[in-house]
Amino acid sequence: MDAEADHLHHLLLDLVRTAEFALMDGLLPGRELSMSQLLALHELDHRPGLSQRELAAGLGLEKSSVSRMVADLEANGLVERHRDPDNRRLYRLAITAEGRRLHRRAAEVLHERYQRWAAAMTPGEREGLAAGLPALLRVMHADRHDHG
Amino acid sequence: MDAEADHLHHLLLDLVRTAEFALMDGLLPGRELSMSQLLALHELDHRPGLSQRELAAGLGLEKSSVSRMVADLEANGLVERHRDPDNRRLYRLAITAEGRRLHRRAAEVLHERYQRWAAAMTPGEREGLAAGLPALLRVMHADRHDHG
DNA sequence: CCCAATGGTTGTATCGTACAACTTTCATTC
DNA sequence: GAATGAAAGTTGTACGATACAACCATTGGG
Repeated sequence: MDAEADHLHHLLLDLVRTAEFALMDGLLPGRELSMSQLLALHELDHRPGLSQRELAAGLGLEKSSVSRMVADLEANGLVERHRDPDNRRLYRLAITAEGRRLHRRAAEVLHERYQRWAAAMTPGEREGLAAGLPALLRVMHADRHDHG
Repeated sequence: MDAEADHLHHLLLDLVRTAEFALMDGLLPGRELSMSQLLALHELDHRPGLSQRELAAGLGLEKSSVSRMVADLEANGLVERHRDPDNRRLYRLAITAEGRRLHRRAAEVLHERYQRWAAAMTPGEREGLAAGLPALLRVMHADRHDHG
């Protein structure tokens, strides 16, 4: 079980490092987008009208980080910020057409990538991953809410 | 399939962010270790006598980054560096007893954590993950060697 | 009206990393 | 055996992503 723990240890750490490269590397050639920025676009594509505070909560980032990140996205024409007329303290964030186009492109590239990976797996592995990966995320999220 | 691509997109990005927190957060209280440092300890625990260049290759880091990181580990008594007598250009890196102890502790904490997660999954999800996760890593690594 | 709370911004610091230039050591070749 | 070039490592410097703290602007309740 010592060996088992060690193997797991390796697997999980390796996952984080490798996955980050595998996903972000060469995604969207010509556009430099950080992972957080991509996640922000994803969030805003799904839930338009978020405030920066809400976005920060969704991304697990500090509001000051989000402030700068969103300013950058806005400067690049990917999101828009409009003060809420009913409460001029906060912004209502919206993804632009350009931002949506970019987000869609990223999703497609990732999809192609995943299909390339899936082709190198056995059907059992593919199915296992399809069941196990969402489950892992589910429990990690739950755990984070309970503890940390 | 657009929805499918979008879902996948979300899943994979979420994985990287969430996993990093889930793994590193609160691991080894009292000791501040970065993920790369932990991976270095893991590597050196398994393959003692690595040079910094080899370690850099294993971690996917630049040699200058490894130079500083290993110097830091050495200053904290977790690894030792001895010039190879047969080739005094390179170091032979070795994990210390303290480093090994720490590495083992990290593995144990991760193992406990994983068991907590596993307890919140169905048997099918657990088995799926056990088959799918190593497969995913395998193909991502292979892909990285093939392409960029 | 004032005051506390809320949303956002700005100043500053840190960490992990890369790249480029450099030093030391070694190997090859003439 | 001296010169040249490659290899391992170090150091200077820069950058990106982040956090924290202090601040400004707006709001709503006593």
